[in-house]
Amino acid sequence: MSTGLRARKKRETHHALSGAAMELVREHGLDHVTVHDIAAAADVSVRTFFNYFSCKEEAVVGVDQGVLDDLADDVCRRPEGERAIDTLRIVLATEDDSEAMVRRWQLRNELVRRFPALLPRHLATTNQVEEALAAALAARWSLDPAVDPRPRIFVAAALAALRAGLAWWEESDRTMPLGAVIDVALSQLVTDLPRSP
Amino acid sequence: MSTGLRARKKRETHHALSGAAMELVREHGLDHVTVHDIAAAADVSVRTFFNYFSCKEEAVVGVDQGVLDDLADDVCRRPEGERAIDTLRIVLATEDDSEAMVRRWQLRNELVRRFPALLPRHLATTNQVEEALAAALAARWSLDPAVDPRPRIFVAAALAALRAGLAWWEESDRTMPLGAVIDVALSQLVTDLPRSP
DNA sequence: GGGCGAACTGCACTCTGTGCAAACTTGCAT
DNA sequence: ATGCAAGTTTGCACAGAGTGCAGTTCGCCC
Repeated sequence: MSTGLRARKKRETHHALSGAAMELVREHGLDHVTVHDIAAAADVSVRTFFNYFSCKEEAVVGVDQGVLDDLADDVCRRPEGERAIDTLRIVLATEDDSEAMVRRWQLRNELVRRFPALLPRHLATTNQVEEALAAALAARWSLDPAVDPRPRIFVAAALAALRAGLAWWEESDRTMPLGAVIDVALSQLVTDLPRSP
Repeated sequence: MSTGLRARKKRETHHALSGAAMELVREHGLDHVTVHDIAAAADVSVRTFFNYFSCKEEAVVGVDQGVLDDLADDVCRRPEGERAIDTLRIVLATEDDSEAMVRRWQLRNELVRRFPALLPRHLATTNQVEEALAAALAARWSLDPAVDPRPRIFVAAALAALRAGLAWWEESDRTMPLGAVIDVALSQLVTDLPRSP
């Protein structure tokens, strides 16, 4: 995994570009920031920007393939016999533990709320995460994802619960630890709604 | 709802534009079709195209607000005490019953598979449908969607199951009736995966 | 039939996104 | 060290995307 100078520089440029994109959009608004601005802030040419991202939105809300690979590795390293829901809970909770990660994640959510034009690309990112997790779970549980739809369904439901729980947390006083929020959200997975009163 | 000539023409133009977009993209590929081509095929100016859609992709995989309203109305008209999963099953199965609708839906799926650049906008459409259904279910069940995450989770899980089931059906010999596929997919909603063997 | 508001259109302009070829940097073997 | 191969950056040219504006057309309603 990249002890070379070349790979390190590439990661740095990627990080600088997405960081500059998020910061500039936060400060000036999505359509008052051009690709030219972002490239200038990261000190590369516009052409180089498009070597890393296919558009402005992807620089703001995209996800690096390396993160997806890490998630999949974490899932595959969980012990035999663990319940899938516990695997997800632990993997997702430990992924977002660093202070910088949490702040970056919060900023991204704020930007998606403020600028709905980011939503399509943001959902594509979410979808990539779901696919990666579903594939890893299927492999860990020795299921064929081409035939058995349950990993896909399970991950979609779990991440939907997670999204709902985290959205609630953002609007609350934010005193509850994030790990607890994840626990509560995943424990509320239901197969049906209660009858009307 | 719009017996007037003005409203009818608007719907016709919308339909002509999205139809032309789908057909042209199917035939020539996503990036060999320009907005100019689509507008010409629907016999309007390019400027008018952008009065209806914000970009090429939205013309291909977008959803009209009227369809979302119809879905919500259908949900609200279901009888008291029906299980939410049955409500979804019936509403979704009857929505797609017409021959033209099924073909349009299949063509859209084929295009998303062939042209991944359509995926972000397609997921945004799916998300709109989920939001509409979740809001309608919450209203029908007298739940507050701002507080109670269950409708959102339930709909997300159900539509994920549905997507998985329909993807399987598309790759099968397509002899099973679509209604049955929907039944099977929704009945496979699970709260966890089986332990590994 | 006449006015009002909504929709359509052309035009000008900026920004997006890509192909290409030349320059430059890194990795590696000699 | 040196030189070659592979990967990366950059400028340039160009087609297409998307928007604001002003003028025109057309359905709607009195």
